[in-house]
Amino acid sequence: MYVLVDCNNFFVSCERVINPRLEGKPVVILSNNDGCIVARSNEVKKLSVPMGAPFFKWKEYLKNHNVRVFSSNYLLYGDMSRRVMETLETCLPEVSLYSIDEAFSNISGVKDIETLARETKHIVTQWTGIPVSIGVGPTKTLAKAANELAKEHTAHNGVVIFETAKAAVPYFPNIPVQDLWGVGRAFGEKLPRLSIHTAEDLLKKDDMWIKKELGIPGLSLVHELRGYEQTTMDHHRDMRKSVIRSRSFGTRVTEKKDIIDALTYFADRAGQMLRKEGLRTKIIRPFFMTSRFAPERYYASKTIQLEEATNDSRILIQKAINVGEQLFKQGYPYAKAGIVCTDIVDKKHFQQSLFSAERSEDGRIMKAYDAIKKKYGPYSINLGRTSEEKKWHMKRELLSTPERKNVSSIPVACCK
DNA sequence: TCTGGGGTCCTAGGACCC
DNA sequence: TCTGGGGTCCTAGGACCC
Repeated sequence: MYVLVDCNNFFVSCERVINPRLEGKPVVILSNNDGCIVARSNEVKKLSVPMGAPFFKWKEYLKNHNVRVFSSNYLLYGDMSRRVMETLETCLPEVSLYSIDEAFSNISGVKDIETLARETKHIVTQWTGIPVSIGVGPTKTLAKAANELAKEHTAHNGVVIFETAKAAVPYFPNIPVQDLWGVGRAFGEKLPRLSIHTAEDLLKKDDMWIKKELGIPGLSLVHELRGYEQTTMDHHRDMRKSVIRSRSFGTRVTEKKDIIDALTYFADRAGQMLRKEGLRTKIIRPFFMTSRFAPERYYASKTIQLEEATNDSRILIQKAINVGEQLFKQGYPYAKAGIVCTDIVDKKHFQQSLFSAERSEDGRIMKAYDAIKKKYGPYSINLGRTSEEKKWHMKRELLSTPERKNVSSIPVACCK
């Protein structure tokens, strides 16, 4: 039996914890670069502003409806997330994080599920100020569906429990397929064309048909809704498989030196991340590209197999710069750059080759580099040529609080 | 003018081998 | 004249998630 605890309108709720005057007001939070709308308060959802909508298209509309707009502040959300997860661990057994605002718990064996769920909801809201919804079901997908219902219908007071898979069946005619976990935009558009509109319609189809139309992930989804647990839905991961560092630019970039500068920055960031987690990468793919909405698109990338696994920023930077030098073409307005590291190995499994080019002092240099950044700030020291003025730096014009503000010093307004 | 970032998994198609 | 077929590996792209 699984519990899924999901924070309601998480980013908006975080902003409300530090500014209670936003309570009851329409609020949206924007993605990096103030590009898309990634969180909406209930008041905004009622105005039919879609999730993921480009901000510039809705700016006027939001203004006319007095919607408060904020850039995302991940330092704040990360801190609030930690508080919520720590609280959950005091309420529930075997808590596993699923995302910044969701966690599963395995409650097999618990007798009084209803009381446990209601108490958890109450305690989290009281201790952290973040409202949550709770769904319970015999599989994760059913818990997720229960959670959706809990969120949508106020009559449930934020908690829906499916004791068995059978108990969920009466709800299926009223669940649109698009609301199911695993049905995204593409399948959400395709299924209605095949006369599948609700969860009930989908469950009437046989396995062969599902597999053909939705592939293996679709089959797992349907099995889980029928109450059969699928290991593929088990999202707890032993080790990450990739590291990506990339960003859209604040403005379009046309010059080679700026592309090289950005690639240098992201390669360094990826190296920092790998070192922080004690990992190394063996395959990297630096890339830079025009906007996907540009009339003439150019996507430049190259997969590079490294001679040996590394987390040395200097090596990653050198390779990334080479790609920039080789693939840069004059005349395109570039919108984004980054680096993807795959084939990740951890310290334990890393065997240095006998003919390794890595010298013993290399690790110490990187360690010192990380230590200086930690002590004196991320801009205190840099590798390679990084221009003073970063033209491509992202836009965040609507931050609620200065990002450096220490969040743990912010009192929680909702504790009574 | 302005359309996120960081992940995972699956699939289709090409290259290559026997 | 008359084009094999199956397995594997790799990569790019597409689907999904939050």
